[in-house]
Amino acid sequence: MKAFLKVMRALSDPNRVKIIKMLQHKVMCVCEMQAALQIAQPSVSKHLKILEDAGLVIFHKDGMWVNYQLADGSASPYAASLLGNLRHWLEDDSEFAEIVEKLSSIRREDLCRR
Amino acid sequence: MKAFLKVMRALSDPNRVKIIKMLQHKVMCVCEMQAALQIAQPSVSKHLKILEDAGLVIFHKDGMWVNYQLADGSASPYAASLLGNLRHWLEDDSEFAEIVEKLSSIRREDLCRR
DNA sequence: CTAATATATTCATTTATAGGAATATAGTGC
DNA sequence: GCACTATATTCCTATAAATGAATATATTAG
Repeated sequence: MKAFLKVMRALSDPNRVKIIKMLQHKVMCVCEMQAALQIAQPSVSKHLKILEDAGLVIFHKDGMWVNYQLADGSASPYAASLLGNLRHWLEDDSEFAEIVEKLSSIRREDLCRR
Repeated sequence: MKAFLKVMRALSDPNRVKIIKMLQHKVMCVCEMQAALQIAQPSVSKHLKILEDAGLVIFHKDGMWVNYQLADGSASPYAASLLGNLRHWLEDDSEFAEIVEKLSSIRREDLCRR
């Protein structure tokens, strides 16, 4: 029950759904998502933690960067099912189309200077 | 997007998920659900409204009674999918097993005297 | 019409959630 | 070690959601 509710709650926020839809297109670091969503960095981190706790995303550290990607669903059957559905759900939604458009122009080399 | 979020939010509350699981077993009126969930009647009505708004349940008035049942999913593809999954999901959850046990002993003839 | 019953709505209060600002942590390069 | 950068955590505030009490609506019985 708790695992199911976690997935439902995780997907009850528009910014978190946007994160899922973005990750369907590419692996992203926090600052890239921040640029796409136009919200503060700590907010992005908090959303990602909720998504991770629900078994919807995983991350791999790469030096200073933390790369997030969609989970394979092995952590939660509910997450697995919803992630599958979200591959085709909301595809024609204008809110997402806009953000996905932006994605190609959001490159971490431009955002994170080293 | 809004329709999807409505379904996710509707299924983010344990009492509402319990209502869905109960309705898998039989059509119920408000006072029967109130007895099963042991919460106040206005709370049940409010939960039902949220579920109905999400396209998860429908109701038919029968005199003084309002009979609620699961929706067929035609109002929302998201609701349709989740209702399908919830037929087998959470079946072995002890919280639900308990309530479903109670169901056979909850009869509106005993609850609503006329 | 009035009385009684099942359900819905409103209101006030509490509790949870999202957001930003400031701060902390961790990794890199010197 | 220090400075710098990417991310995480804490704290505070504002907004949303859940709950119970009281009230309103609708239907039936008389």
